[in-house]
Amino acid sequence: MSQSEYKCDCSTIHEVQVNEVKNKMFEDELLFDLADFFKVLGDSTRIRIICALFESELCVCDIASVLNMTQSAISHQLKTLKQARLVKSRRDGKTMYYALDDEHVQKIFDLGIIHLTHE
Amino acid sequence: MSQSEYKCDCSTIHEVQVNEVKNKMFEDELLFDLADFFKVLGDSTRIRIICALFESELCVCDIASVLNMTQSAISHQLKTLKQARLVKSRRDGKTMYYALDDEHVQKIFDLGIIHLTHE
DNA sequence: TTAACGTATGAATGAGTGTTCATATGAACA
DNA sequence: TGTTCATATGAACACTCATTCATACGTTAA
Repeated sequence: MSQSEYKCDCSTIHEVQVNEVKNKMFEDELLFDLADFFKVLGDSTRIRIICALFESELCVCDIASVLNMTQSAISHQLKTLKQARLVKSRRDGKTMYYALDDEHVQKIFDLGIIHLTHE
Repeated sequence: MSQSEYKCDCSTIHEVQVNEVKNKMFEDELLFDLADFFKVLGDSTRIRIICALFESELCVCDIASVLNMTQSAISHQLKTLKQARLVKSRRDGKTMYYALDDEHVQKIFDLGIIHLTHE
């Protein structure tokens, strides 16, 4: 496959801008990671878990009760959230307590709300 | 289905917190919309389009050239981005120019980067 | 050690979605 | 009007992923 295989067949009108953008673009790897990060936030169950944890730390059963979902489903999503470093956990006997692990999460959350409610 | 069908079978240890969280939770509809919004950001093609548009407005073929993808794929994703009010478009003859439509996008983008590069 | 409890996990399934391909639309020019 | 160019769109396919179900793990108490 040549580098230009997908190049648009139209006469590229703005070669200057295109080259400038290409040079100033972030590294692909970073952008893929960024997409993966937003992908974690792009699920209503995980968003609701994050929202629930704004109030206080909760155990798995608490979260399941708040969201009216099974313990297993919550546990799976908590694993995803933890891998993205969005939540942290601590054990107390048989119980695992989950809490938010990042001060930026609330900011991102708020900016999302602002975008949605703006206009 | 009863309201408590999915209620965890464990003795809900923290009923006080659970009830408080339930009361203070955002509306489900808002949280679903928020998840949908982040879902739009949770794709590497769309993230790269947004990143490309940080520099300047671009036509569809320009973006396809920058990302080395087909015009059709880009056009589909631009539609998604437009529906989420993340980009806007203007027509000039046969050419459609796309640009960012929200000052918050860059902030959200930056917060995501901060989260990724933090530690 | 055994039983009970809270949680984690692997496999399977069904729903959602990004890209491709073919084609349609809309504007400019001969 | 007919052609060309830039873009949009619908259907289909492949792939990802959230939930479910069954079961395993880790801790506590008897």
